[in-house]
Amino acid sequence: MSTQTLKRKSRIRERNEETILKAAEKIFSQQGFGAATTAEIAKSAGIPKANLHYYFNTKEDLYLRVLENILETWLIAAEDFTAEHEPKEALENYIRTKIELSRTCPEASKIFAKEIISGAPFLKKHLDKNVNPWINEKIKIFEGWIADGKMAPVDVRHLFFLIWSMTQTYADFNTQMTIVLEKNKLEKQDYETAAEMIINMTFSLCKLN
Amino acid sequence: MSTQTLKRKSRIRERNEETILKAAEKIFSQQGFGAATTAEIAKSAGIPKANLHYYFNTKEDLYLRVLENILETWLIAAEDFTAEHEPKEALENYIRTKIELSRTCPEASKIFAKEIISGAPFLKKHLDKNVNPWINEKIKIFEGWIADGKMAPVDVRHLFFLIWSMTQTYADFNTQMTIVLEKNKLEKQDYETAAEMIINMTFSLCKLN
DNA sequence: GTCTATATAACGATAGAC
DNA sequence: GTCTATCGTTATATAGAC
Repeated sequence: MSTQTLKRKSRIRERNEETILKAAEKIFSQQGFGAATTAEIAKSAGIPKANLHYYFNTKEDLYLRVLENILETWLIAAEDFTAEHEPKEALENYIRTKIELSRTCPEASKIFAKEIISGAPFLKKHLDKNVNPWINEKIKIFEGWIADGKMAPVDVRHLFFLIWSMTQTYADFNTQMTIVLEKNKLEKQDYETAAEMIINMTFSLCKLN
Repeated sequence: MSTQTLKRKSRIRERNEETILKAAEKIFSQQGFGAATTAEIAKSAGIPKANLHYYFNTKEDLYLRVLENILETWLIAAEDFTAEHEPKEALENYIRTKIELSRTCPEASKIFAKEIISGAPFLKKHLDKNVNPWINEKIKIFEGWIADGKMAPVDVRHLFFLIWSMTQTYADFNTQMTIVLEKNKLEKQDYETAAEMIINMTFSLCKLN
């Protein structure tokens, strides 16, 4: 392998991998790992199936790359959750960011949801190694806020379970919502209403009003 | 067809169908419709694959029967949501019932979740015909309560989206929860904590305290 | 790097002996 | 009603010409 290939992929490879990953995200979000087919992903990407296997050896490799991209996006979104903030602005900011992700990248949330519902066969190790340390760090911040009398004592882990569910449901269950709301797709106002209600409920629970 | 077979299925058929449906619920909840295989369901039920196809002609037939059973269970659980109740007891009762369903029948919730996330290919018509009339009926009850000053004016559809998400997440995402809570499975206390927090948040939003 | 053709395995479903 | 053997199809993945 030349130093060139070690330094960076060719432009063609980079562009094609991007196209395939984009198509894979769409198909995996609709079908899940097991039901998705490489033929359908290739067709959606507009390339022959053999080319897909040229860029990603196996379907599993492709799926893992898609999962990596999702987790990277989510990690960036959750960064500014530090003790320097007040709980009110930190929670409001987090909820608005999560709702915005559900609005702009529902496919990512759906892939993650299907993976977890299936028992997290690919992500179990990642959750152990990354999500648990992350949430344990956040718990310390919340405990500081609670000790300072800045918010009511709540079960922080369950608080996160509920915030995750309320924000991500606007991605995962958007099909059901469009049916109930009798519209073709959710509008920006729907996400705004959701954010306001979730923030309201969270502030009340934490006595931040 | 004899009057006997019209009246009821044979005991053998009834027992075997039950065994297969139970196994199917488990496999479909883990794999979804597309990724589940009849071979795996048959193996889980402890019968040859050919027998499964003897009792259920196609995989789709089997899946539809499983979905029917789930919807029937959920319909029964949502019955006592009438204007005769006060909003406080009606909402608390509904939330506790939904959490209890997540605790006792997580597989049912998971199958439903995967079906909706996939775009509800099998349930779209059912949601149009059944869920929409149901929720429109509930909205009238809530509007009555709001007009009577019994609760704050809230967007009832979004309120249901949030209650559904918070209660069902304790079924759908129980894998993630056991990892974060570092225990083998959720305990009754976890569901109790969840119910209390959800009821607290809902009452606050609706100003029912 | 691209693409046709194909190898190998697994899938849903059925035939037919018992 | 049960079960082995197998059909036809489709899946993942690769070989090899270009």
